[in-house]
Amino acid sequence: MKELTARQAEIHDFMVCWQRDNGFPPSQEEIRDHFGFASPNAVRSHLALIAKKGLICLNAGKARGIQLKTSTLSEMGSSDKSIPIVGTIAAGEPILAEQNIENLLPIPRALFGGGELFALHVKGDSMVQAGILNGDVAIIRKQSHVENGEIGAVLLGQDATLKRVFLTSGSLRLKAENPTCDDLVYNESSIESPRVIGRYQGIVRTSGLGSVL
Amino acid sequence: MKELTARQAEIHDFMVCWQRDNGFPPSQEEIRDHFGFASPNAVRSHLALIAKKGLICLNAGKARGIQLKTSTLSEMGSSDKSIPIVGTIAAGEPILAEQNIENLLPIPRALFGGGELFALHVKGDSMVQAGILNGDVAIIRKQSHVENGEIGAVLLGQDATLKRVFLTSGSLRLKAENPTCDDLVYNESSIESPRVIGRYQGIVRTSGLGSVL
DNA sequence: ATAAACACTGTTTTTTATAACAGTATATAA
DNA sequence: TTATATACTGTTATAAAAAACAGTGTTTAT
Repeated sequence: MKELTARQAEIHDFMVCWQRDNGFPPSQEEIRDHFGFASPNAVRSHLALIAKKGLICLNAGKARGIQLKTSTLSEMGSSDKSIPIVGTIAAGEPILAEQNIENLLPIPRALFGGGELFALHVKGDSMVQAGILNGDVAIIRKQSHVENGEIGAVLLGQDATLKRVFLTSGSLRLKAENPTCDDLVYNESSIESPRVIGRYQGIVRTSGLGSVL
Repeated sequence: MKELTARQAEIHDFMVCWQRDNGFPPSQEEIRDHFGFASPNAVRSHLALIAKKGLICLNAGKARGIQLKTSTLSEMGSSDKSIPIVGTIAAGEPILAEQNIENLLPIPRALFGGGELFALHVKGDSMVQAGILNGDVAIIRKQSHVENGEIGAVLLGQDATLKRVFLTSGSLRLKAENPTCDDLVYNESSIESPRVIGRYQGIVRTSGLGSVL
């Protein structure tokens, strides 16, 4: 079977995420909105190609009739029971490389929606307005995009931080949930642009207990 | 949570099967076809009722916008290691009586300091300033006193709520962590005085995931 | 006896989503 | 250089699905 092109993979990823978050697949128009296509046919032709490569099944004439092949979905879910807590992320290494893992959080992944999950220690008060405090452990699902306005884990240098992410016409805006923090804005052209590494799924707070986490 | 009626259960079963077989939920018309309803409204009203009972989530205006909530918790099994989530507390019954237990949170007690733990659904915004949001699951250690200024679970009537507790010279002051909420003050003599039932240990937040917790 | 919840019928309107057409521009390989 | 595949724009038509009314019986609890 032929492999997906980069663009096709992006679209496929989006559909997988959407399905997991919503319980049903995106409509062609929702895909179009997300990628900003001017024409509905852009989506149609992409879907046809992805379908030909066997990763989805299209049900003609049905609204939202995109069936994601289950193999793809289960691939995304990791079999390990515990959620790894990731510390500083060594440059060039994948996020979940062993040397980045600080600890393991022994709670069921299903609680946080399943998928490829990891956790981060929250440092600082930049997200207090979202109820995320210094010392909390944030649960993140690994993915390279988030919906506009969602909270994402963003890699800035070696550290991952949580910010509300807005991607608009070539510029990336990272908004802290704290009135005293200014937004960070990056242009697509800039060399040192941050990378979205996951989507905020929730937190576990054991603060004040001197816990082992 | 109220139980489904026989008819509602039939319809819910159909949706679960359809979702499993097709990867996306049925449309209202497909449900109608299957059951042979003469009116589309038959489906609509059933869905509304099933949604009210929490087994599905309806996305208004979206084709096929039925989100089935899989009972993640029951799939995960219930061991005695799990932390029980307590709902309304029947008068006179001990807090952890079986009829008070809504669900089980399958995470290790050691994470929250061990001891006799239970959990509460947080309702309302009275503790936002402490980073405790509506919908969070608060972990409580059962005990009948807390240190001055600590956050405690307090039984007011049938419901347990979180408040910062101050006990000074015969009067009990319950302070919400929200500037718009007034403190509650009780004298020891008052008949309807609230009872401290535990100490706040932390939270688990899975909000926005449509989880069953 | 009377409400309240349940399980529907019947009709019309509006919104959402897919389909079908005809094109353009670019890279890559034969 | 000539296909061939990819990655789209742009327009219009049509089907699918949801929503918004106003109703009718029936059971169940008070």
